[in-house]
Amino acid sequence: MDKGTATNMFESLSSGIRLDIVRLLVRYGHEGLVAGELAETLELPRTNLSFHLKTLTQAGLLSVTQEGRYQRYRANLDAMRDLVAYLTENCCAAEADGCVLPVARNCAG
Amino acid sequence: MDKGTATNMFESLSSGIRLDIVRLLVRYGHEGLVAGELAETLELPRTNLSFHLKTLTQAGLLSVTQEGRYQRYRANLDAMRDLVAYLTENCCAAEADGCVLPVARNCAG
DNA sequence: ACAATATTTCAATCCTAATTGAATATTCGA
DNA sequence: TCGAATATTCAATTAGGATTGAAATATTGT
Repeated sequence: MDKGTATNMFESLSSGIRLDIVRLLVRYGHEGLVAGELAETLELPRTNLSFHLKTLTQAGLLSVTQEGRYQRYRANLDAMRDLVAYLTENCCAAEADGCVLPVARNCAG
Repeated sequence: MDKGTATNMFESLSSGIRLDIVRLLVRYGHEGLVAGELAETLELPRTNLSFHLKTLTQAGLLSVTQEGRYQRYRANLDAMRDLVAYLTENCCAAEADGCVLPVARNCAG
């Protein structure tokens, strides 16, 4: 992952609303949610939600597919993993210094 | 880690300059660097650097100690690990869905 | 074609971040 | 104490993100 991609993703995750969107979509996995469901769940005006969804999608953190007149959004788990890897590699590469990261578990919850 | 802390950290890492600062300081480990060394290495005006250092320190990603008239900055590796853990837990908790995160290595590399 | 639904784009406003030079502490060495 | 060095704070400007309602786009069902 290049630096620009990483900073775009970090910027996307720097908004509480967008972090909520991502966490919600991650919980829904491959099923995802359509825009209207997201707006209802998060109690956001549609235009505002649309703005944040666009930001997240452009950053690569979400994917979107059209289903008739609905837009279904899904979290991009590959991107998440890449971002975690980037953070691990670039921000924890010092001389041993007690730098032991937590081992990732499987995601059964 | 609470959501506000996480979003503050993500916002800090959303600037290319600040990401450079963090990566540089991580490489210097416990030794860290004083502000002047950072400014020279990154070729930044002192006031601008000071601004970004303050942002990073307030977000908890850096620590700073005074050494005479110098200010020595160090990356806060604990905070980095916490942020990676937050991202792993909150953004990779779906139903199995191929959600296998890379296992964190030791940081000798 | 028409009306209804779902979502985005547009335009305007507000708020906050980024950048810079000048001024202000604070510390060190002579 | 005085001058030099280090770094931050302040004030001003510029740029970009956040939010909202109205308008536009696209799809469905009749």
